Amino acid sequence: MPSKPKTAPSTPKEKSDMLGREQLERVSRIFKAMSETTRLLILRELKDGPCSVGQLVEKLDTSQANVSKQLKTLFDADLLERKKSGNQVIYSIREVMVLEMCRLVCDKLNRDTTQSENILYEI
Amino acid sequence: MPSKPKTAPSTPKEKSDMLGREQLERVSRIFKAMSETTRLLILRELKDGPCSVGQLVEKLDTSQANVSKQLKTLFDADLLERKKSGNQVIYSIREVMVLEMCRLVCDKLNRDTTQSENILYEI
DNA sequence: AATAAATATAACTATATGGCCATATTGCCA
DNA sequence: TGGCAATATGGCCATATAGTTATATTTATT
Repeated sequence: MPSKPKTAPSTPKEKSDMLGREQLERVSRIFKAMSETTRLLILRELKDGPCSVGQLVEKLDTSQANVSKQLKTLFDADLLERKKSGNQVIYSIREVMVLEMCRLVCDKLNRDTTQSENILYEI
Repeated sequence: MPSKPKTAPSTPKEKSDMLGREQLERVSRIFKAMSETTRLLILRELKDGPCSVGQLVEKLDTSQANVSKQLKTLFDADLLERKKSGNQVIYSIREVMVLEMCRLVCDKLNRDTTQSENILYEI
């Protein structure tokens, strides 16, 4: 009988392990990608349509290197699409989910905001 | 004439400043709160109903101090409700939004997952 | 090929934070 | 009041990462 290796029972399949570490981290990576202000600003610009890195740099008041880095974070989280166009690289939003998430959060903050504050949350 | 201090024109209201720093950080804080695996595990437990700190510690395989700390992060992001019950403190999910966000992310990951992988993302 | 423009990467600093241990606080009960 | 149980907090360390400067890489143009 081919002994199915009894080695380590590894993860005893507790409830808190129903999603493996790796899967859990994939969820976490998406939230993390959307959790920094610079990246949120990038997403806001991309909401209006595809953008080259240079265009984003113009609008975002931070260095080109930083924009490139943050774009990579978003891209690695699978939230952006990238295509080369001659000299430049054009980024765009791949997942509508991104906008839906922003919508959920902004709606919540708008609910919590008194009218006298006169703030409209919108990414 | 009481000179309204001409100090700094402060923020020149560029497009990338339509949401003030403070508001943008409020959005960011919510995503950040949901971007760590331990806190996601806490949310998953709370999804089934309110829980005391001690109950969470039992289920979560980390220290009581850490659970308390992560609960504070979630609470400060306004995602949890807290009520004292005698000796203990009971936490529960305040914002349905939290579950909707998890749903969006999990749906996306499930779409990206081939059936052969046999994984079901679900927080 | 040489130069210039657009983007990416590397090295670094400063800061933030997850997790641990020890301790403080709070509330209950004898 | 003293003691116990549940929770919160402070100090610490190790790691992660946003942002910067400098440089490498890629592509177009002459």
